[in-house]
Amino acid sequence: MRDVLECLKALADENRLRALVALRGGELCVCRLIALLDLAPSTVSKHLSILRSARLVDSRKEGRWIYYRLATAFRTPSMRRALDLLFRDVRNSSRIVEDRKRLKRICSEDMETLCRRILCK
Amino acid sequence: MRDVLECLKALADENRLRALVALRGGELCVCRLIALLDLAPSTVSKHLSILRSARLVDSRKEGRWIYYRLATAFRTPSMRRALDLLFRDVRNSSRIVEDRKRLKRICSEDMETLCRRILCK
DNA sequence: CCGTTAATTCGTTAAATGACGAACTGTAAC
DNA sequence: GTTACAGTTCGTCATTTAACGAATTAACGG
Repeated sequence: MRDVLECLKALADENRLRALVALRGGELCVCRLIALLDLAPSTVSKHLSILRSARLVDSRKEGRWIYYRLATAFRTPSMRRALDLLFRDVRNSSRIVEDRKRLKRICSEDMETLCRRILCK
Repeated sequence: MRDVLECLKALADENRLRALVALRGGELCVCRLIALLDLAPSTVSKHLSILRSARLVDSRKEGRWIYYRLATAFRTPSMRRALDLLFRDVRNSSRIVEDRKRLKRICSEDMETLCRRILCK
């Protein structure tokens, strides 16, 4: 119950849901997620920590960068499939379609340049 | 997206989740849900209205009583199956097992008596 | 019609949440 | 070492949320 509830609370926020959907396409550096969500770095970091507490994402460090990806092992047995179903329902929503386009652009950009741009804001 | 998010927000509350799980066993009168959740009538009513806005439950009126049940048609295609999966993950949690026992007792009680007892609180 | 009763709506309050900027941490590059 | 930089943590503020009791609505029973 507690685990499921923690996951549901983590999922029940538009920006976190957007981040999760983005991560379905593979791991992403925090800076790219910041660019995608267009929020303050501290805000995105907080969202990611909530997702990680719920064990919906894993993170790994590589030098100065930290990459997040969808969790490989979820906390409850049915969570992966439930998520897949939910993702199916949102994948064609305008917001997510828009995100997909934006993310493509963001990922084509060099990460150094991207980070600099985010910082300068 | 909006629909899924509204459902997720509706699900992301322990008492609403408990109510939904209880409704899996069949429709219930509001007074029984009040007894189960052990919250003020106005609070339970609010929870139910949130669930109904999200189209997770339907309600029907019968005289002075109002019965709620799980929605027959969910707002997004995958919602029913996603819910089934989530339910599977919570069904053995201590809280839900406890609820199941309590609900059995509550349902064996006459509804008039039950309502009077709730009111006297 | 009038009181009783089941449930909802409304107004209020306390707690949780999401956003931000400032300060901190740790890594790389000089 | 010092500087620069990616990300997190912390403190603050505005908004949302969950809870309650009081007032309201709608149905039944005398």
